[in-house]
Amino acid sequence: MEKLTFTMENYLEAIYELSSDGNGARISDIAERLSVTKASANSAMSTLSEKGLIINERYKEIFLTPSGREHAEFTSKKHQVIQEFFTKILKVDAVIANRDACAIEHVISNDSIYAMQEFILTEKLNHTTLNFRGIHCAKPGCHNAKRP
Amino acid sequence: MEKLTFTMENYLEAIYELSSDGNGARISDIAERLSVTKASANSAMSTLSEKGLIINERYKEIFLTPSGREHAEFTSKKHQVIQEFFTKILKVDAVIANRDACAIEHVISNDSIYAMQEFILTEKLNHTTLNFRGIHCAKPGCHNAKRP
DNA sequence: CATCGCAGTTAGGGGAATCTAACTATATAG
DNA sequence: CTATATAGTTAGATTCCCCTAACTGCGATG
Repeated sequence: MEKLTFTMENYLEAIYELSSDGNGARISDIAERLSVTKASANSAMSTLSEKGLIINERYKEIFLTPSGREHAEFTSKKHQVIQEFFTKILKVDAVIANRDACAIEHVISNDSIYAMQEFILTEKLNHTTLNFRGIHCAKPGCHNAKRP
Repeated sequence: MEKLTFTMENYLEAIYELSSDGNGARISDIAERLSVTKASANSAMSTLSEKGLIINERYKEIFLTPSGREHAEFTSKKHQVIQEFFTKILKVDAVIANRDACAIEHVISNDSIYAMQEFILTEKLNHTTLNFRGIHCAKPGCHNAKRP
């Protein structure tokens, strides 16, 4: 997978999220989502196009290539894991968790993402087990926890 | 507190960690620690100096101002919390946790840092309580957990 | 079918951070 | 005390990403 700057990773992710099946993304929407001008978004498209991550015909909608989609999906997945970890485990506000995820997704290691994912899974299992046995779970973040 | 780029935050942190009581930091050491050239480090010093975060006399050691120290301490503290959370709670390898902390410290919200800190504290309390009662703690990361 | 508005494009410029290469200052070893 | 190594500085170029301003293409509406 091609190495990308954080900025380009963000553009790619935006295209991914703005494309619905069959339809591509539009420059204006990408620019708005990332809070940059159309000129900036447009110039970023050239970069992504050169790297073979998107198909960008003049005045047409923008489509991801398979390679671009793969990359975008990976980034998006990382975002999702961080978001879930921060809200469900750390009990951070959803809006803030989203902002943090948006930044952290570009710099965090695969190992740490994997660890977060595992942690979430284990947490869920423990809930089930403990509740089934009728025991109060004292884990931070457990809905069945005893609170003062 | 003055708003800084991530890069400048890193320089400031490096100076903080390279200064031992009474002694300042040297350009060469800063450059080496951040894996940049002396020229780059030197030019960064002008920026930090203009912002009143360091004292930088030509050919002399570099010292933090109170404001610079405050900023550096805050960044360093964030680093420390992330590092501890990733290693102790998520069980991520120390070297990787350190790399991740180095990047995340510049982008994470205060809310999330606070949540991590709280989580670590709660975790410790639960250990003590559960162990005192002679109950097996099943939390991931608990040294007394039953493992298959 | 002319035109008007919006989407997209291009040109040009600026700031941040990096580099190399060449320079100057400082300090130490003989 | 001089020679030389090491530390620090400066100049100039490059890359990345952003901006504004001005332009072009396209399509809907009268």
